[in-house]
Amino acid sequence: MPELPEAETIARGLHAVIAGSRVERVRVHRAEVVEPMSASKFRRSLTDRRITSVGRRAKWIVTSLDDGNRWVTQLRMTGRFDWSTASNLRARPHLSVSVLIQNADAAGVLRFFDVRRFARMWVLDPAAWSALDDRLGIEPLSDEFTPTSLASVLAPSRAPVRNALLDQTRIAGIGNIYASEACYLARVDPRRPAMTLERPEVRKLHGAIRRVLGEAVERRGTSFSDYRDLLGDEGTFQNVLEVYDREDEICDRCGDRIIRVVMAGRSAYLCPGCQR
DNA sequence: CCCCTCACCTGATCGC
DNA sequence: TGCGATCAGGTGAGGG
Repeated sequence: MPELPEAETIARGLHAVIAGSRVERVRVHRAEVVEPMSASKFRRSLTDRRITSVGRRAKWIVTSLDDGNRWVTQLRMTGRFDWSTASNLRARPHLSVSVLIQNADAAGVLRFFDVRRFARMWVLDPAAWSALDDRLGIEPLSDEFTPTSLASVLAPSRAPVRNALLDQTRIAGIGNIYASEACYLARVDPRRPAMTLERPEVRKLHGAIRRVLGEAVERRGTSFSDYRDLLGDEGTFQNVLEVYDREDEICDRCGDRIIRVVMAGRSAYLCPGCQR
């Protein structure tokens, strides 16, 4: 489900409610979510730890613990956190993990649900975290992401631009929605081999990626189906999508009809009238 | 090495 | 109403 903006929204929400708190109790309801860790090791690693901060890397939620380890979560398609301070929680299906959090004033329960069971959650020591971090590409909202750095990851690739943008080892955090939206904004046909983009096109694509992701963060993500934030609220970027999930609708820019094409087994959307 | 396809799961939706 | 096919925000393994 979530790409960078959704993960960022969740991470910020988590930071606001659990940073500085202590983990009182951990329950693993579905052991597969922590594999290949054992449920008991996961519980031991987290219980009694103080949470120093919550952030994001690529599409991962990264929670730093007071012993130097990191509690990391990959939401995949349908992973979802839910925060509640209510004393009696309503039971819901697909519960994977629940964590009782205690801070100075109050306690709350952080629950993690995952319908499709693709999500993963681990506690990693610094070496394991570093190995994971190293595999991931550049953060597109960081200062290091420039037209030049984008050019350097696209230039060696024969793959279509859209597929290159989805490759997390090149650029971290772009998923299916924002790959289509960024190509549209840059007027670039997503089927073009990445290496064929001219320098001005790379510059436009760089700007488009920044703008699309930045606005999506401001709008707290895209909820076209499952995605909700920590408190169950929807994002609003679905209201301003230009091409994604808009097959046969009219392009706002040129009036042509938006098409859906399948690339690397997944839908991509574009306007054949104004993307070249 | 690069890139694509498939598998992993459940649930919603659509056409017949 | 039921039933099968298709699709969904991700990504790692395996193979051409």
